[in-house]
Amino acid sequence: MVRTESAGPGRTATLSDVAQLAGVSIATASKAINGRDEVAPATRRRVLEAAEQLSFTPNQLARSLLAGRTGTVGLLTSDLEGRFVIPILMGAEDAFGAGQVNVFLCDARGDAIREQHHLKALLNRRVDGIIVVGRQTDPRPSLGTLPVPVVYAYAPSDDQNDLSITPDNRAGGRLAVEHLISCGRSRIAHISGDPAYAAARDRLLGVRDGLQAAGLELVGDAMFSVWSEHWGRDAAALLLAQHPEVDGIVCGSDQIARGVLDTLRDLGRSVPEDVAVIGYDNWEVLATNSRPELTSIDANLQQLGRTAAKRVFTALDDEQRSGTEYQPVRLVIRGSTIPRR
Amino acid sequence: MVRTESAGPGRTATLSDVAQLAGVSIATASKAINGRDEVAPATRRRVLEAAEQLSFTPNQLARSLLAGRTGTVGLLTSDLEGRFVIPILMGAEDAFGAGQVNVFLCDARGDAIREQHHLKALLNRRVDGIIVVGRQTDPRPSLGTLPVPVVYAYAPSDDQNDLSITPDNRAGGRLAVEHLISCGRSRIAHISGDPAYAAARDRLLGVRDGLQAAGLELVGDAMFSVWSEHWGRDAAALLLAQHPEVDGIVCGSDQIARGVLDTLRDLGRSVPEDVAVIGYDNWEVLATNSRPELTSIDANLQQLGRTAAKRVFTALDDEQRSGTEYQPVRLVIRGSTIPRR
DNA sequence: CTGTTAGCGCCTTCAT
DNA sequence: ATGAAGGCGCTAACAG
Repeated sequence: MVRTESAGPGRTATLSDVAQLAGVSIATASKAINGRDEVAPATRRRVLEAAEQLSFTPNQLARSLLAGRTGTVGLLTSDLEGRFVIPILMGAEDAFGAGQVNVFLCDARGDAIREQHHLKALLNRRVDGIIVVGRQTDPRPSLGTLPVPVVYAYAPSDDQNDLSITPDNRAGGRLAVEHLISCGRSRIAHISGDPAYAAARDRLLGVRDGLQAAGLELVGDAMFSVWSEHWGRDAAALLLAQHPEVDGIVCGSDQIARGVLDTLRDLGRSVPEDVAVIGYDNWEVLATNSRPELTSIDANLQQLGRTAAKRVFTALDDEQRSGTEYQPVRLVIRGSTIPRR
Repeated sequence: MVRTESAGPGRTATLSDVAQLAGVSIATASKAINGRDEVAPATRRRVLEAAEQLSFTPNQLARSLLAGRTGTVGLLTSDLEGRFVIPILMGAEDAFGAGQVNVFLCDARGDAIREQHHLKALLNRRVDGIIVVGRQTDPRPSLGTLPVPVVYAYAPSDDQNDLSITPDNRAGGRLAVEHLISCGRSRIAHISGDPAYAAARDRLLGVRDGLQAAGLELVGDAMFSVWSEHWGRDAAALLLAQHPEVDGIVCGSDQIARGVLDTLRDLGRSVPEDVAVIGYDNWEVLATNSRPELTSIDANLQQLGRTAAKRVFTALDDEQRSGTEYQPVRLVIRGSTIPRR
């Protein structure tokens, strides 16, 4: 059986039940339970005992109705894999202390109509704010002006009047190349994914920044196609054929990097001794299982979630910010750039 | 700026505002908006126009308070990766038509205390039901008797009075081995993960079922260690050294299978011609990027989510079921068992 | 210190 | 066909 409370009065206890059992008025019971200090210690004890006995839990709906705030947030996403949204959810939960806030997670599956439905449902439920999570860093359509604060996470809004928080891909590209340089590499190539993605273009900009600062140039042209291991394998083969002197490769994603590692292995190049390789995203299941394990750039998604959540709740009192905020990224070093001892 | 409704009366419109603007009573406005038929057509039109003009949206909190049902469900998980919970969430959303139900997603991070906090919060918010999602198929502690229906998904409850829905791992193991046999293999080995997991043990049982039905025996002992590519690589090397005649390998996870593929490649065995390999979980990012692509067993998680959601809502009228329900799994054939043409 | 009163926004009898 | 009144469960004024 799907277990449901059987014992006791079918209905869940209300404050009125507690008050009656404790022999006080509803108002007094309320005060006792909420820790207000205008209650005699003895009375408070009686009320709390009664509440315990009836396993009373205050009805948040009623409280919210009265307070005008619900302590809920909507997370509107189209990230089918959950790769981005889960860390962001965790960050958001963190940001609101323990259990003060609950999150409605809605998956729009890339469908604008479904997104509108969900949006309407969230507003009807009077969420205190909304976080919109995209799966790419390309700007997405704004939801426009709503009666509650909205923050765009990962995918920024295309409207500069909105507040967006997105990882700093350009800084990430630069960080990657700087790391390779610090590992003594100077003949560095770049293999990335679909150039239609802002992520691909921004990371390349960062790579160029880093090279230029060191007085270096990219080996060959930046290589773009799709975000897959297959492409990583093919691209690496092509690269090695054309530029056998390459000693460092910045990859646009961990998937691509894994493909690159495979090809290097097939061609008998040792990593990191002959060629150092760095990925992007720090997707653990990929990065920690490759041979050797993959150095990568981590977008700090959980931190991003925390920031987004804070912005939602400080939206009103805060001086009203807007525009796109770039979140710092982080280098995670593993064996594909530094030899293991 | 975090955009908030600026124009109009700061407050969001209520039914009373609509009634006033339309020049009718609140009761009439309510009837008009909810499509009750005791309203004159002309009146209804006026009310709807007023509602539109004020962009009125009925406050679900108030409705829920009155109705005693909220149209919300809690999804309580400890699946940090989101690998299981996201498909289950999608299935649940599907099961409740468009936007009728919203889901609170709570991540307990494997911490019992945090789980209790979240549980309490969900009950305070008067969710209509709770789905508990685990990340392994081992039985987990029951939440006990609650005032709302609870369904355990993926990880079953350890209490047979609860209703649990979990994938049929034994059938999956059997399905895998039957597929290899149908591909003409007869010298089949099994490399799996941590034997402390019920998933590992159940899948092995299924493998033995399938072999026995065909009058075959496992090549060597079933090999257990951890759920990683590293182990898959090591185990395959060991297996091939001891039993070079092996022509089919059932792996306990896609990660292990990828490791196995790597080693087979290193040893010059071609897949699937010399050795056919099958994984488990159908984790797309792993299965579709390997060389060759990986045949795998899919647990139909989205379907599992749909079922769980239905059970939550049919819990009361339905004849009260209980116990563990095993959900069928599915074979996804790719190049690691059937040669590409 | 305790109880009474008045709502939060909505829906539902029940008169009119 | 319309409106007045009561109440869902709770909290925040006020009286007492």
